[in-house]
Amino acid sequence: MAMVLKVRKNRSAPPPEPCALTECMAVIAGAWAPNVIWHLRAGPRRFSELRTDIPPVSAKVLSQRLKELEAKGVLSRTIQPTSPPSVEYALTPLGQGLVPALEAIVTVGHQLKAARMAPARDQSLPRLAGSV
Amino acid sequence: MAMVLKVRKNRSAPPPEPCALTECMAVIAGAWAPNVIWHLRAGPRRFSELRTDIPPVSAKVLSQRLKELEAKGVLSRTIQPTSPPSVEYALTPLGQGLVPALEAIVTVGHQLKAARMAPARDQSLPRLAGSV
DNA sequence: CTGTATCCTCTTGGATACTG
DNA sequence: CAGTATCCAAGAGGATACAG
Repeated sequence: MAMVLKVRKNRSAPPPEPCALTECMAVIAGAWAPNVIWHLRAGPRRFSELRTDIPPVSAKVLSQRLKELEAKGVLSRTIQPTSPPSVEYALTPLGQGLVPALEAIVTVGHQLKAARMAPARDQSLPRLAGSV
Repeated sequence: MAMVLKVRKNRSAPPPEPCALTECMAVIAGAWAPNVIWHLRAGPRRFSELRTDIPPVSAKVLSQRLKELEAKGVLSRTIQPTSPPSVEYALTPLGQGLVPALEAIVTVGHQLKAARMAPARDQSLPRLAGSV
């Protein structure tokens, strides 16, 4: 009688890289950090531009996020010596590495929206195993 | 010394899909939701298994997240009619769509870790535009 | 085993006013 | 324009005890 043990193929699923997951999630966590990175992906933006890009964000929070993202090495802050002083924020190479991940997230976002449009044919009662 | 003017090509950067971004971020936001999905990617897991997969999560929060993720259509909850009743959680097709995004995030996580190891050669003083 | 209930703390984020 | 300071509200999450 071989195979008694069952394979339970993935029952002991390996936690391959949950650490790296958390590492990145810490950067894109929160309501605004992902939006900031997203709006910087095409090129540098100024503080006030970001504010109009993402209207509902408050100045305080935007300032906080930008400071944190800079500290994490994701974006750079450059002071433009113009008459009314302006400041440009841009993704660093490290920050640009986040763009593909955000694009993947956006892709899933579309799937989620589509799924909400067609929530159809899906029993929503407690299911017993085996009931189809 | 050409290239003084630069094009400022993307000064009016388009906000293509910030909405989809937020849509997906709402699903993978928080400290535990991404980990739950990650540990389900290889196959169904039971409540207690997820607890040991992700030790620091409390029962209350794990329960809350599972309920929310189920409500969002990302995972399914199936009661196994075994002697000590057990419950299996599994990704729905919609939830499986999140896996590539999480993989992209994990990839960036590695880059971030590597970058922290070698934070070297990087001036950290306020920079004026033009100073290299 | 699979949760729920209560209580508590910390962080995120908004509103408003103010500074350089 | 580019923030900072202060105050406040809401939610996430932890600990513990308890329930089906």
